[in-house]
Amino acid sequence: MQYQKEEVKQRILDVAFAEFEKEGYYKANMLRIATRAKVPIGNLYRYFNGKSVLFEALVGEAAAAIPEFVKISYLQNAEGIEGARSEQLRNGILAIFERYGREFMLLLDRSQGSKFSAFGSALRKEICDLWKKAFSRGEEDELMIEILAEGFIGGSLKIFRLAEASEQSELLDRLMKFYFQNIKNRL
Amino acid sequence: MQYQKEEVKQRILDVAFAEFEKEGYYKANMLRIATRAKVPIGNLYRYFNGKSVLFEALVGEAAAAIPEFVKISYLQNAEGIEGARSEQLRNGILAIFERYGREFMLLLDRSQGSKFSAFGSALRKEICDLWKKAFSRGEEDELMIEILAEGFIGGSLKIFRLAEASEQSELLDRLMKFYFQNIKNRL
Amino acid sequence: MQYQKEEVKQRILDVAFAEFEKEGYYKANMLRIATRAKVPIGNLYRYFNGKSVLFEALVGEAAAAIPEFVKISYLQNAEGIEGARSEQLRNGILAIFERYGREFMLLLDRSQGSKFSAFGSALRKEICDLWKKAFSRGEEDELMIEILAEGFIGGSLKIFRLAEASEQSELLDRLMKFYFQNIKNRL
Amino acid sequence: MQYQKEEVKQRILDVAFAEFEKEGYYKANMLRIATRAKVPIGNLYRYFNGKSVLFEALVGEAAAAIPEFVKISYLQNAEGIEGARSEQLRNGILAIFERYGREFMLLLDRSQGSKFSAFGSALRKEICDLWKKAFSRGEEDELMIEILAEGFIGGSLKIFRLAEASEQSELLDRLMKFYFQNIKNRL
DNA sequence: AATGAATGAGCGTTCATTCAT
DNA sequence: GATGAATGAACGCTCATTCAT
Repeated sequence: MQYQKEEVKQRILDVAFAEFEKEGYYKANMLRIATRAKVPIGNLYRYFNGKSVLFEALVGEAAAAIPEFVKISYLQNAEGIEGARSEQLRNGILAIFERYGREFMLLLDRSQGSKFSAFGSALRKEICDLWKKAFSRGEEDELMIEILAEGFIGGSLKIFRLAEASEQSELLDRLMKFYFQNIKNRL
Repeated sequence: MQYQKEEVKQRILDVAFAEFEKEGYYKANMLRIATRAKVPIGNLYRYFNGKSVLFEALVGEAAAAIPEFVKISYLQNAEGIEGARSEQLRNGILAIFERYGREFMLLLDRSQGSKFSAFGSALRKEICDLWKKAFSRGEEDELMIEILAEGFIGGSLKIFRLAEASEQSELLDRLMKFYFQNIKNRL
Repeated sequence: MQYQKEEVKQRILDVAFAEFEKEGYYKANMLRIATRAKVPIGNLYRYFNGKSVLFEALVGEAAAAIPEFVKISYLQNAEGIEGARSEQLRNGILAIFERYGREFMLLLDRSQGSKFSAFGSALRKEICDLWKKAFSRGEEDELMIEILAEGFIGGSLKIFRLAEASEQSELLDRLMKFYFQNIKNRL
Repeated sequence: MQYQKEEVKQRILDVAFAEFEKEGYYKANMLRIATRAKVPIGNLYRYFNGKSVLFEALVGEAAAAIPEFVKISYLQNAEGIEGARSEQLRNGILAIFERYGREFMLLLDRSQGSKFSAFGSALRKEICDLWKKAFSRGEEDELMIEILAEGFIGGSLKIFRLAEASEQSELLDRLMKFYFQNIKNRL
């Protein structure tokens, strides 16, 4: 039946999410996922064609969307992240958390061994480049910018991990203020 | 016998280090380590009683020492990280990088599946607590402090990953200045 | 009901034929057959109780009939295949090709793993025995007869595989002439 | 120990040969081979890296050598297979049987599903072409030549399957005489 | 009767660890 | 003690067949 199919699929996805979160891609075990989802192993493979497919089903959309969000959030701020425009960045980050928060964590921390294993470093690099465009006054700044960008990224993620959705907006504002206020003179 | 034994042991450790760095704990392969170290696999097990033991031999000391370093570096700065005392923190961090840099990276990035997989989060938590002691004026600050601590940690690690040993000291100073200068008012 | 059932059954048989021809018995896939025949897999099993049953439905009649054809074609030629009677053999072979050509190929080349896997060797043996009855002048001839019979069989099948239906008759005549003309003196 | 290694390897090869002969490539079962060779499955894989590798170990040399033998055996007979030169062909065929007889059968009859599955048809085609070069007087002959070549190949193989090594030479001579004597007029 | 989701035995393969020599 | 062959549990995955709806 159709309704049952959807129910089973969702059960698999839920269980798989937990399994990947707990074990990481490599150690995640298809038979364990199947058992916990109360699905025979063969049936699991009817829903998702393999371990990598299952992981991609959980994470693929986020992996495609997040870099887009990032680009957009920064793009219109090239002139300057300080001031009113910075709320665009904040909203971009919030949107990512809201829509893809859990998937984001999977991509960053649990994707070793999957085809998404480079997602984190690629994203960090991209964000770094955007920071450089916005703040760098010359090569001697670049190292420091990379370092601070890393810190900003880490801080943002921590906000997601730590704070209630209702607090995230304010905390992000404070984080941005902390990093961006008069940043050029504080490099 | 003793001489050669030490030489062999060292060869195993070197090769194992490279293997764990490249593949991570889970994917690292004992037979490959033995082969590359030119040690029969049976012999490898006489030197190190298993995969986890071998990993611990590489990383155990660092895992015990690093939190100590951290504690000491911060402890005497409880009164205030700003000013002259901050060099104690900088030197502590530098000492960790110098002595345990590679092992630190193994612990943070490649320990998934080993019993050290929680090392990173535990350390972060500890550092957080130290920051709180140093900077918190009340519960309403604590969240923000955790977030900034995370950023500071990320930035520090980036310095180790990115910069030459000769530049690390200066970059750490700049990083600390960036984070600590007037921090209480910037939370 | 009866009408549609027959139509469905035929669709299954057609698709299965192609599948077995392409993949061989062992690799043939029941779900693929069902899908291509636009029949739910459960329904496929109501028409044919299993893979072996489906294969038998395609091939069983041919497997029973072909040895009969062979026996009859040769029987009345026991006195001598040369001369006018040989056309009986030719017509027998042609009749097999016409009625069971495709099934014959399935039985000979694609039946590995099925209960018909020995069909080819059994048929060869049978034909051999008929040749012996027809041509053997003593035990010293028998080996050579078996060998030539094998060649004749291979040639006949090649004719079916290679030539248009319209050419088969003439080619078979030439083949028979090649093998049978003065055969006893040429052994 | 070294001697034991060779012994085990040979045991595996022997058992595997029998398994592939009995079941064909697809149905052959690695665990069954291991069990019958009294080798744990993991150890079997230390000797042969996979099913295809095991099959290739049995059959690879033959697959490379046989086409060479065939080419050489026919090459110097291009002027005419009748007469004294035909012994070159006979000796070539005998050499294949002696050295690669069993492997040849595996390649022809049991290789479905392996990368050698096309060996038989490729070889047949090659032999056909050599026959055409030697005997064809025009396009109208070619079909018949293909058919007779098939018969000759089948007969040759039957000699290997049926006859003692000591008889093969004489039977091949008789076979060749049967096929080649005055062949052009008998097409 | 029709549907296709469910079932699970079985396959090829890997690898940490043990043990016979 | 040194060696590397032996061991077998476990994994990802397939597919003929059954069964609930």
